[in-house]
Amino acid sequence: MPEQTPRYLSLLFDIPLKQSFAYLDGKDCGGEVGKRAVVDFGRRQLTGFIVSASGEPPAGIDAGKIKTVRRIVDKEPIFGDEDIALAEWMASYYFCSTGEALAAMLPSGRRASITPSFVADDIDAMAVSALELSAGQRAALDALITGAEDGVPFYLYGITGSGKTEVFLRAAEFMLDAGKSVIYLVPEIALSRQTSEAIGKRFGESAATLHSKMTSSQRFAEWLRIRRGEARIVVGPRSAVFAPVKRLGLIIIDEEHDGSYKSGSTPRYHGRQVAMRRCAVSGAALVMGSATPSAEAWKLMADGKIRRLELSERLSGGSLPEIKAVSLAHSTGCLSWELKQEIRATANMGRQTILFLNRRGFAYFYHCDNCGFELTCKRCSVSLTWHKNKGRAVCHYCGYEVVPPRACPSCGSLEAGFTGVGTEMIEEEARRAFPELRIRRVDADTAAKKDGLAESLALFRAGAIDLLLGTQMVAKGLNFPGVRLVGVVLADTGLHLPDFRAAERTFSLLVQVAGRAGRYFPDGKVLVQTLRPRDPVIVRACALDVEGFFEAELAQRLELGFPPYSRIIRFTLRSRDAGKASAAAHRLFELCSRLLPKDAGILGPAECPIALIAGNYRMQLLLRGIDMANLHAAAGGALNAYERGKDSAVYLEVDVDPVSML
DNA sequence: AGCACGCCGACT
DNA sequence: GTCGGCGTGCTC
Repeated sequence: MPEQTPRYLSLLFDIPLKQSFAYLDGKDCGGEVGKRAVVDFGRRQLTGFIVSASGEPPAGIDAGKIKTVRRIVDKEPIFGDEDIALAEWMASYYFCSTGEALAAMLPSGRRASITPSFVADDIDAMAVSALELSAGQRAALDALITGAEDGVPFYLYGITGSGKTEVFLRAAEFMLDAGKSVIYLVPEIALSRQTSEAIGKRFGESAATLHSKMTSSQRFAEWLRIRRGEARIVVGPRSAVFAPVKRLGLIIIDEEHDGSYKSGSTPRYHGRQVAMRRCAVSGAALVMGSATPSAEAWKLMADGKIRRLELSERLSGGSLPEIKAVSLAHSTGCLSWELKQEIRATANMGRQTILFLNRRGFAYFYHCDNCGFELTCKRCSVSLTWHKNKGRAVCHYCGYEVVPPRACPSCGSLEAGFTGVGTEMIEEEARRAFPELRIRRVDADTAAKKDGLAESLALFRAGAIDLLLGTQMVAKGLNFPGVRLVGVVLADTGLHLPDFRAAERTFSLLVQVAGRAGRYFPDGKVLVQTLRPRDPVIVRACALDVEGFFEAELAQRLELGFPPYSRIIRFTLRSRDAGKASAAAHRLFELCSRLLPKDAGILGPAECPIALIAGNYRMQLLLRGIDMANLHAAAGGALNAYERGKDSAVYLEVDVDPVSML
């Protein structure tokens, strides 16, 4: 096939520019669609993605302006037409450039996320042994296999310990045996060396892991194995949804409700959405699973758009632990009398306790009892957190630190200081109450130290620690046999965040904790401390009443017109200058209101719940409508019009289907 | 997104 | 008098 060598290459870059740029292929460079090229771009050098090639020079550009490629990076193309098509779909859906989308899809991709390394893991969930399936598991697997081809996604809904993982793995095996490939998505936090090792043991050489903590060359090596077809089952977080597998047969989304499937930076894609798209395009099956589905998934199941497969029995047959809400309303400290009693009783049995604190929210802040003054960050409007070992109050958003004033800066009262609940404070209180117990605290600070978390968990597993204290990351300790008691220190910290998903998240967290606790120590106890023991969300969480929760929650969402009964596109405008941010938001509002369809409306413009982050004032505008296609078109039109009269010093960010609204 | 050019404030 | 702020324009 003597094909004429194309001369002109069309490149896309990982910058927020929608247009492509033309370059001449160098002599013997071998520029080809799907390869990367290093080129001079303005005064800098960039790596671009070659998305088309032609013998003809592109129209409308001075031929003299066209520069020549410096070098071609790849020997073989690293993406194909279907990858470009997916990137284009992402670009149009998420309002990013195609180049940004491509960059997000590739292994060395964009800057790796800054997550602390998680080491310990739910190993036995990935058990190597092929156990006999229960009747429920068998039925679910059969349904999955028989319905795999008909394009309707599945949802494996069942409490922790009901054996979802084994069903996923069997479905994966089935696909591999049929010569297809499988992508297995897990939440960021669940990913670890142990997970990959367990998968590796089960699937051998055909397994690949794309770990966010791997070096980019390691990741690239795994990625190449996948692209060459050597690895046919891929385990990884959100970005693994782009794994370049051949003959995709199945995508599994474990813990579907998890927020880490939604990207927090451009392109702000949702792994579940991309998975649906990929499956639809390639005819692959999609199966998700969780004990606490997202409200979106719950409604899709209710509407029959997703097939629900329920695993109702616990495999081990163990009964659930007692889950009890304990009022903190009139306790002096942050550990109630009842919780202390149970900690003591547990220790007397020679067993272990885990205390959970979801530190999100405003649980811990400088407060004046006299005038109500609160100490907040000067640059961000959030409360500062007291760090005892530093002797300073720290802003969790921008890192600002200050020595907190002895007296209230506003009224001079001495009745001012830090109140609320923080891990350090609980540690101190626990040490005071139980000087004889071996207590260990784990949080982002201690886990940041190399292997800090791993070491703590190893000690805990070995029984060298009686009480483990920390945020969600100590959930990994729940599968240790010595644990009897789990205490949630303050369940409702997340409940009052200005976010319509606050209840859903709180509920989900509590049920996950309780469910996992019950799985591993059915004789155990879960105590949930709360300021509002009668709150329906808390009550239903303690009763593990998922149906009841969603019945109430969905009714409320319907009434308020929030997802899943509507779709949202969020515009965030930020500027050093509050007036400019506000003016821009109002201008965008006008543009939107002109273009919006009948079934849609605008919330705002309003300050973001966190109005100030690192010196930037933030305004938001929420477009809300029933039909995403119409809403999307209106948003696109408004964006185009907005860009034409661009405001200086105002940055606009678009989030389609936002998950976090802070 | 960067990076440079370009025109207005407090400082070696 | 300069260093340096960031507004704006451009990138084949």
